[in-house]
Amino acid sequence: MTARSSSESPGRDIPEATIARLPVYLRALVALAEAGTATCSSEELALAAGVNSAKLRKDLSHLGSYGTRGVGYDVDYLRYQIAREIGVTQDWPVVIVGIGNLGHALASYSGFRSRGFRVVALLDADPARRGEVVADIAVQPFADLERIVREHGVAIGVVATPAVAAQDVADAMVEAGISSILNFAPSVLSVPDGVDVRKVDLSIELQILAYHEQRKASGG
Amino acid sequence: MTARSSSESPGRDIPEATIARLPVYLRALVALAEAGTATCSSEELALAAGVNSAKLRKDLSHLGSYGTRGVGYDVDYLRYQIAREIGVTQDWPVVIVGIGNLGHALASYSGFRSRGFRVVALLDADPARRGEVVADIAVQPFADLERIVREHGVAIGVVATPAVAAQDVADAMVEAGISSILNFAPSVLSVPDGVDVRKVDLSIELQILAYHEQRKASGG
DNA sequence: AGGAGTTTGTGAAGGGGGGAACAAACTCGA
DNA sequence: TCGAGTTTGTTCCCCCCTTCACAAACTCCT
Repeated sequence: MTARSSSESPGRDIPEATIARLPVYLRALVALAEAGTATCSSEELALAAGVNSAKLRKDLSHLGSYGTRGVGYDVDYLRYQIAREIGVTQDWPVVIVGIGNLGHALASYSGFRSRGFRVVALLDADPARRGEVVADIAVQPFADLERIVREHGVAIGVVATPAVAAQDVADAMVEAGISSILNFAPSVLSVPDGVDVRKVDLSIELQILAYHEQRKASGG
Repeated sequence: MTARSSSESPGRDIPEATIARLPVYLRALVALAEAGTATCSSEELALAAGVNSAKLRKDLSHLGSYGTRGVGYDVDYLRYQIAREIGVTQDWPVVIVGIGNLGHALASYSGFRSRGFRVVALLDADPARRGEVVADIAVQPFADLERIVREHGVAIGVVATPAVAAQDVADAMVEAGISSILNFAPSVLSVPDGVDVRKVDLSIELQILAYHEQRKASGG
């Protein structure tokens, strides 16, 4: 609330486009570290991340000056700084609602665990699924959402239900105290201010590809 | 190649940002049509699609003048026009490579079929999966990719393999004639010019949410 | 026929992001 | 210590996109 010196920390307002790329850089740095690389230039890291090196340097400059001119970036150090900036130096508890085909896949996805997230509960409204165990986690009734959120301090919820149920699930999540939602259902969620929603729509991605494909075919 | 009159068709160069929203509008229009709505204003449609109404009107204006001032848009007509523009008035054959947890979910996802895509083959390099049937489709060996692409005229491929295999799969897809790839593997694909790649990375989406969540918690 | 009300399509302004280019800063070798 | 080579951090410029605001065009009612 109080005005802060803008130079206190270099990146008090990191552009959204930069934030979306930080996880990509982090992934590339992990790969470099595992390959035994101790230092890398912006050119190398940019290549591994699939971006322009000038863009990479500008992105990193928003976090601070973590490189050394004439040398490059220390892989482990930069990796830690980015992880800290994103907030994945410690695990975030996550709940997944809707244990259909997609919910199963998400629950079993090892990438969450290794990148700072821990699935603490699987919920489904269908009583027939109760007791089913997926990836060592038992499916619990949707009605237990609020208790689980409270007990585990969950802030992030994943919606993997059919479209018709998605808004109700989101409402219940917000009510329970969740303030970030990742939505896989093909529907637009409306949530109060202060709640973030990101959507992943599989068929939309394909449709975008189809548009360009159609253009190619017709000699455009 | 030959120069065309720019007024022949209003939108010979539709902005990328607009293209990414057209599928959202299409989905909203389908929902409106199913609800029995014959006509809608830009305001209504924008609400259903979760965007600003001015943005919606500008987006649609790139396709042509399909609305009527003082009235609004004819739902069925606009729906057809958008579907035609995207290129989903007829089905696109699609192959999915990598039938793990995610591949299973994608193969079973009914949204593809209902939105202009038809999964014609499931491929996996693991011989143990051969013959397995998912969503009425038998899993075939990865080596059959080129034959299948040729026989079905496949232009779009989905990569649902682990990260280490993704680049090899993409290379084989390009070699087989595929020119649009949807990549679910957490890795950067390099492909020749003329091939489109879109990526969906589940953990990146969560990390972006985590960043904002961290900011909320620390009173930023 | 004409005016009031409604809604589309578009022009203009402002903000954000991408990329080239360069100065600052570091290493290395003599 | 000094110069050559390397690489970062930053500035500048341009383009795309978003949003506001309004004229054009349509309907409906009198």
